[in-house]
Amino acid sequence: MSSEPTALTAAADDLPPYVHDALRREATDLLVATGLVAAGNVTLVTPKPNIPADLAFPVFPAAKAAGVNPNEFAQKLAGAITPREGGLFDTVSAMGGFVNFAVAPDRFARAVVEGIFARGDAYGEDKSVGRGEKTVVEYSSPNIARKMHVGHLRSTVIGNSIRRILLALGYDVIADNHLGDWGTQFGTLLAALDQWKLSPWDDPDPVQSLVEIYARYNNAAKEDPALMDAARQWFKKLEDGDAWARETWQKLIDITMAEFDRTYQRLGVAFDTTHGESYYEPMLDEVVQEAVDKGVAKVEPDGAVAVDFGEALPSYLLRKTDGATLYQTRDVATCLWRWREYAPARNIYVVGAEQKLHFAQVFETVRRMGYPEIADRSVHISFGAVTDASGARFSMRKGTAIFLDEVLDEAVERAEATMREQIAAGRSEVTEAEIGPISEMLGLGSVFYADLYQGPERGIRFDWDKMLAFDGNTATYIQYTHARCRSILRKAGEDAAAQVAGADLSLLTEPEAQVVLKHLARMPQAVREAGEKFAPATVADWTYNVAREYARFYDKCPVLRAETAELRAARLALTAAVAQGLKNGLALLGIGAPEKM
RNA sequence: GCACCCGUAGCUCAGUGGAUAGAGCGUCUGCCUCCGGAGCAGAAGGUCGUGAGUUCGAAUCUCGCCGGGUGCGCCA
Repeated sequence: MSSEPTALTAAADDLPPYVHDALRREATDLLVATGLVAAGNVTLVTPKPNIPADLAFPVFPAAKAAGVNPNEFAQKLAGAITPREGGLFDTVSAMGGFVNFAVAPDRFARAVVEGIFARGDAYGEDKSVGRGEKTVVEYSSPNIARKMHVGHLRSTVIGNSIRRILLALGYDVIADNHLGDWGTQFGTLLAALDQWKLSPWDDPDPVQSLVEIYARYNNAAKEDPALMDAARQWFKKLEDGDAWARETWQKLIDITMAEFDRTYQRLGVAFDTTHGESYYEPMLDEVVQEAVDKGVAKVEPDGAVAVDFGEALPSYLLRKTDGATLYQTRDVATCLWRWREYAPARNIYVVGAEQKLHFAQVFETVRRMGYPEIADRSVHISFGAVTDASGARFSMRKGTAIFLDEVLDEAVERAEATMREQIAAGRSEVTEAEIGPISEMLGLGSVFYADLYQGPERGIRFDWDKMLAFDGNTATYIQYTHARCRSILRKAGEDAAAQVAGADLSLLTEPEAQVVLKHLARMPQAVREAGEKFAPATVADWTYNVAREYARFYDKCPVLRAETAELRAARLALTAAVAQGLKNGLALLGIGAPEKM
């Protein structure tokens, strides 16, 4: 089992195993002890909610191998098992080819809640999965001299969450922002600045000025093809090291990065390296030469250098006829550089689905160049495009793009408006001074969650009302549940922590409490699965489910007004465990958990 | 034309070999003298695009077909 604790972690923290893992081990041990089934043949499944059991063993394959009736085999197995004294399970039964294991509610409750308290903010983490293996995660990667828009949000938000999940799993993550800071687009800007003698540096919004200049030049070039030639020439000059070109290009980067850095700070998104495409520029000649020398690429009569994969994939260019390089060249260089620099266990690209072929070509190229290791370890996490209400893609040129700041500001405004309504209705504890920061947390949460709650492959049809909704499966609902938990704990009194610490957790046997506990116990599994599949949605789904089950419990079982002081303490402890779980789950998504809202 | 992705409730999506396919939104009906109603309970709503196949068992795996999207050499 991959989840086997290692000597390394055991020595590091000395914590009890996760309940989820303990249950599986206990069930497997009980089955194997019958002598009727081998450990290697035990595959356990989680029963559907309508089945009165917590873990199940489908006997069909084993029964078939033994040539016996599944139903009878299950009966025989269940009959041969006696639950361990003081173990997590207290009943084992057979039902239509399944051996069902049901937990002892009191012991289960204690194990789950104590496990959460023991780990605190680290609940859900499992450093033994990654064991410090280096993993490169490339995400966000906006273009210099452009504004970030809703399209960049997906890569940024998904990549940020993948980084956090991999860190929780003990990987040594290198988060890289692969800036678009090289290419013909800079030739275009240099040509425009040169031709029109512009100096946008001191404009009130210099990046906006650059976006406009770029559009203006491209429009003009449609009428006058000579302008396009000038743009290509300027890029060539930039590559060749022309002093003015280099100096101006650096200024473009500086003013754009000043703006991007503000945005990343607001989003709470971080990187370990910000190697733009230009970083690899000095390596390009060598990479192209190596590809040619190894017979992977061929120089064509017109001077262009192309890679031909035969039937496997469409061919593509590594060098243009004018000698300049392309995006593909730089990505091949990037992939090889990462291999030489880090030899990572994984090299992950969080980039839109429209670049699937591109990455397939890049990975296949490095494979054929003699680096199968990095090709095998590279993975493109692709996501569908964001489109407008009619299904059309947002276009910077047509002016239909929605900029990132617009989205964030609108989200925060809506959160604030709702909060003010709640305050006016006497349903919120938020004070005037707290409205600003909490609205920010809620607004950003909505925007993040809209990109994380579903699998990435599907496209997203942009819809303000849907993205910024705050009921049902939304970040707001989860944050709200967290705030309610914290509110209850505040109202429990000064000594709430002592009450929780002294609670008799075995009292949490009501069905509503048990359902909450079962969901809480699954967090480690959800995080591991999210890490394996690079799928933050798995964590989002877990977090939402915990919030929903707690809301049901909350409605049915009073905490502060529980029948007895003992029960009150136990329910307070469950509330504290839920608050901790929700906070940890949201943190993995890059979303904050407010104390009140 | 070829390749890849998607097709599950009116809408947006979970669910990748196990038991009666689940949520949210929307619609309809209930629940505030009681811990925060941004909430809770209930109802209606499904031939899992379609046709074969593999399997004790298929929304899930294989093949064909239909529909939608994306990509396929000098942009990134």
